[in-house]
Amino acid sequence: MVEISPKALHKINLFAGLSPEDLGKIEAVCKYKRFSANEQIFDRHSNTRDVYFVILGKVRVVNYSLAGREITLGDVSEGEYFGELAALDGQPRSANIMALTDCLIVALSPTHFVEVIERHPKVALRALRRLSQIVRLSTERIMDLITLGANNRVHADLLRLAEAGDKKDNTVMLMPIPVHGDIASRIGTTRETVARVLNDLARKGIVKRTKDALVISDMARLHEMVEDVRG
Amino acid sequence: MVEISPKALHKINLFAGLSPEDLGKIEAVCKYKRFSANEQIFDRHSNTRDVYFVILGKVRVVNYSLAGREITLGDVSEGEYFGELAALDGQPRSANIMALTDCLIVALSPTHFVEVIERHPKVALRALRRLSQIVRLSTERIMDLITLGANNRVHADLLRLAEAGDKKDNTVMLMPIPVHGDIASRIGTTRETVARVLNDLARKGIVKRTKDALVISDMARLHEMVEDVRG
DNA sequence: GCGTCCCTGTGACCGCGGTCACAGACAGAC
DNA sequence: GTCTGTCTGTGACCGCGGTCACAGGGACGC
Repeated sequence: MVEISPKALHKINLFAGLSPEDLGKIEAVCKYKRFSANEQIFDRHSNTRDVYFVILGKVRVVNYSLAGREITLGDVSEGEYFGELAALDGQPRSANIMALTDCLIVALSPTHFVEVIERHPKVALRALRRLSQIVRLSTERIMDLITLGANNRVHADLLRLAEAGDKKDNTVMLMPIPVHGDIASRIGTTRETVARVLNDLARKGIVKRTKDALVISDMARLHEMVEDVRG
Repeated sequence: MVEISPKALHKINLFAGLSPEDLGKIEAVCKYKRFSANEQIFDRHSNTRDVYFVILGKVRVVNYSLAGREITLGDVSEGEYFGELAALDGQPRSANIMALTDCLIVALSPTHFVEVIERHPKVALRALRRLSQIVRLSTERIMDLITLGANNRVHADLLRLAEAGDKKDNTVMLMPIPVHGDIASRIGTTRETVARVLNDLARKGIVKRTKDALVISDMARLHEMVEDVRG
């Protein structure tokens, strides 16, 4: 495991631009926590209100249906944070958080979090922009769920993954190969459907599976397949 | 139509607690607008960035699928506002807004909006809480879309409507009678399905349709029908 | 009255995709 | 090596619910 940096909050985007003194003041009231991969960080409906900043590692925001099906709402990477909703509105947690990797995390109490926001308008604005982004992504997901069939949602998810991948005009390499079950859990379908769709795309020459990467060799065509339906 | 109040912003919750002078300053840089029922206020993807405050009337946030299907994302009533996303992040509009009734609206430019937020931490916090609420509702919707069948989503929507209705222990009166097509547009199904489900509930004695109200006579039972599936 | 809308109700059809049940591939542990 | 666990591939089945088509039924105008 990594040593605790004395100024871990430097890495947090939300606080960019704060003076070292201000950062120090915040850090002084934070609690450090470690989690191992696959550990549950907190559960939906639980009554904690702290905001968590991810210093090292990566966590996943998930919810479960009664049937036990896991639905991925999003991932939170180094430098980002989660848990603001409960801190801001005092309601119970709206989702479960699980550590994807070993994690180093600092927790800030809701009162201190609100205090920071009140004192630093730029922080408030950054928080507002982040929530705006989440709202935009959520409504896009809602639209996709309502208007697209399962296979088109796989296409759409591939395009989103491609945004983060290694682009080269019309081809993108996704590395490591995305796990079918993960895709399924994001878009609300089954891993079987994802497998069928990917093989379909492979047969059409749009994607190719190599030893350690999924290569989308015809981004344009993939784009069309979604646009044709979604508008 | 109603006369323009010289202090229309009093009605806006976001600004509650601001001094009359502050309110006056904001009002001074606002533009008043009127819209008639069914008029389009702005469209998705358009490049305006103003925040709109609803002084009188009610508007609906909608998106359309290529097939022309209308999806209701939410309604905005008197005293609330919409259009913050674009104002905050500078992206194009994420949805269409249509006037449900004749409306009186005041528009505030993004720069002024941000200025108000920077100057008044309480306003910033209220805006953050509102976005938090939207995020919570959105993720609940996403969960429902993925884990519930169409008829269970109708049940869930009825329960939500009941929250706003005229409660009396185990029975709630919804007035006016919700239009099937509106329900369908919120939950992503068809009016036919909604009609079938409602008649099903009527046959089971859970709801009753009277001349001018939809009466849910067995809230408890309706609750169970959703909980049994959703957890 | 009658005509025009908009809303509701219901039957028939059928295709998408979830479910189940395997089989195989690959990696890591030991 | 074997054993175990996780991921992938694919066929068969079948039910939910979207689509289409049509028949009322109010409400409102004139």
